[in-house]
Amino acid sequence: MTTLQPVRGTHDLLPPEHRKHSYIINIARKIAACYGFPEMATPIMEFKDVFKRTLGDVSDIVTKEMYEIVKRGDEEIVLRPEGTAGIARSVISNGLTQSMPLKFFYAGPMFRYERPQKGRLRQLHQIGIELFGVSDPMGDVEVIALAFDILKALSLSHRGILEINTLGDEASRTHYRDRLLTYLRDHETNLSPDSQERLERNPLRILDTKDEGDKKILKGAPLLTESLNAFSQEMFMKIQEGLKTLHIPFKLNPHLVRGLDYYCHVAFEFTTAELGSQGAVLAGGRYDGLMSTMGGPSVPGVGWAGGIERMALMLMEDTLPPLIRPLAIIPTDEIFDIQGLSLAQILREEGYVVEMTYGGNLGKRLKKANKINARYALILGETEVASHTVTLKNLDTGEQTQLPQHQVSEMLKEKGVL
RNA sequence: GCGGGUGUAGCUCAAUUGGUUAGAGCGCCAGUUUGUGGUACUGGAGGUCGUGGGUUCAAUUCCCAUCACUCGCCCCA
Repeated sequence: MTTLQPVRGTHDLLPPEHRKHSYIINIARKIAACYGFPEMATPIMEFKDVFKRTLGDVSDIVTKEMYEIVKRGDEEIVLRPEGTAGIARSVISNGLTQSMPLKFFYAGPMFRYERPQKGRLRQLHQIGIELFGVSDPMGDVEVIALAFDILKALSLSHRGILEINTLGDEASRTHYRDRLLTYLRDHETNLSPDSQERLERNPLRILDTKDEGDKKILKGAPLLTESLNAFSQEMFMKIQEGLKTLHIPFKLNPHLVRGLDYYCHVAFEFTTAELGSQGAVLAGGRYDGLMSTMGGPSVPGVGWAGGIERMALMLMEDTLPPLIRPLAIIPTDEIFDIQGLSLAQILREEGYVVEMTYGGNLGKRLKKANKINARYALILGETEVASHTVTLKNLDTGEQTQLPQHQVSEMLKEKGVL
């Protein structure tokens, strides 16, 4: 059945919205470049295995949210639900692990079959960065600093809070998982149904439950920090010290857990209260086990992804660069349209934003010029064309002067238009 | 996937216990103004009342289904 609606959970990016998306991406790209993270892009389609083996067999993303593309032979191809696994795959495919470290910035669409809400779409757009080959905690600090710089540049950093936690290395996490499980099993019947299910699938997830009853039970639960071995603890301490030195405000949240399986050590999340239940704007962590899980060499990694739609929802209009007010070319009659286009061509070559007006008399066209918020109108009528002049009208003040066409650019420069 | 709310013009919203031609503001188009826009005044266009079915003499209104959006949960950026 055909319908004129867009597919559920997808959105048209009309110019006003697209402008926000581009702005966010451009700012992020620029700041990433300052940190030495060049942009790359991987295909939107990947083999299902790329995500299945890395994200964890129990995560919702893998078990029920992937868009599978019609099978061709034995190939199982999916629309990517996130960016990191594809980039890790690319690093291995291209043999890039020869020279470390590797740094990447990316931006693009991701696809998840979720129930749509504001700030939660089936086609969502993310920016992200990945750093491979640095196990030093200063790598984590730099990656977080990069994220914070972007949020700051978008005037968002004070509108939420950066929370961090550590999951520890694998030994620490396994140890903690067992202790937590033992504790929670004693309280199993009092847990919420959701959490009872998580007990089997992903017990650590119970830590950031929203259920009040669960929260009470968790007050008596063992803390992850107590299970950390010395190495994991030291790593986390260094990250905190690094963030303090760089004046990046953060809050420790021992209940912060990442959903995807490949994370270890530091986990961080920038959350806001402004977006309702979709509060996570940017999140990431360290994923030292990812590359080897995929069958590549054992290479440590750390990175994050940020939701462009969520940032766009928070973005204030006045942080966007102002729209450039165009010059409007106004022939007083259609017979002078071609002269108008010639003048437009010359001015555009010099970098002016010039819009041609079509149809109607002078009054009509001025009205149109007004509607596109033109700053100046360049009027070309019989007298102007005959004398190779143009009437330059300031649409804010109404002032106008007639001058030779070859002097227009100079005059506009004097007035600070370019 | 679970539970709630909403759907009327391009946008924001009205419409009495179910009743005859579904309204307003903004926006859009045109005119007052055939070489001067913004303001003002006047006029005009624009609606399968989300969609499909049911009840009824009669449905935008009541019932069911469905789609979309939305809030919370789940999940996650």
